[in-house]
Amino acid sequence: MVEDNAEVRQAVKVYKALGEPTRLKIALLLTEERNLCCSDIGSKLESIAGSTLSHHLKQLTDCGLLDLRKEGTYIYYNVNREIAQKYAPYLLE
Amino acid sequence: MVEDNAEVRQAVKVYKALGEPTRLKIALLLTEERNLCCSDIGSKLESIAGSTLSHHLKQLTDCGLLDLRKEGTYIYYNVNREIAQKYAPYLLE
DNA sequence: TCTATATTTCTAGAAATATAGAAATAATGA
DNA sequence: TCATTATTTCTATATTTCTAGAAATATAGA
Repeated sequence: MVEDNAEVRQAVKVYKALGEPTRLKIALLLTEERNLCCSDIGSKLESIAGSTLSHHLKQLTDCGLLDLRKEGTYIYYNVNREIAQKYAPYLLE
Repeated sequence: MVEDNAEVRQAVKVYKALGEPTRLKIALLLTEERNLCCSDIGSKLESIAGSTLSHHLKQLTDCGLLDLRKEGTYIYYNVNREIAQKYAPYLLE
């Protein structure tokens, strides 16, 4: 039987986060270019409200797929390579 | 810029399929044991309606993650190793 | 302090999804 | 043919998710 442990729950969260076009694009963007902040990412997507972007970034960080680093007013995001490697190495290709 | 090509669209579908607890469990079940039919899978999950299970299996096959083989009244499911390897090798561990 | 910029939170509406019951379809065997 | 079993389709409902506007929070610099 398949266990319902913490790892499986994290896998669900990671895949749910990646199973939405905007979020998958954000993850792919961040594998191409590191240290993008919220507004950098917004400018690389087409017409997205800041609040919507914030909502997506939260899901990507909550599941562990993105790390963030605060610097002044800015928050820089990066892909957590370990989590990406474990669940979705496709991102890193 | 991240392209919105067929591959990315398939990735979204695969991850959306796996981003739901029941469907991830089904995928994991089928990496442990091959050639399960719909009712086998149903009996390994807790109390799920046939129609619900059918709905989940459809999403898993539509994205290419599961293959199916009809044999009489039964439909046997298997993980498509190539797709799993590409997008979510975690399943195969 | 005041202003500007970056980001989040709150709120709500619209759209998508999960779920299951009932009916329909398909295949098998008596 | 009839009954049985496996699976899907149809339908409806409940819940979740996506989206963005408005307000709030946080930081930096003048």
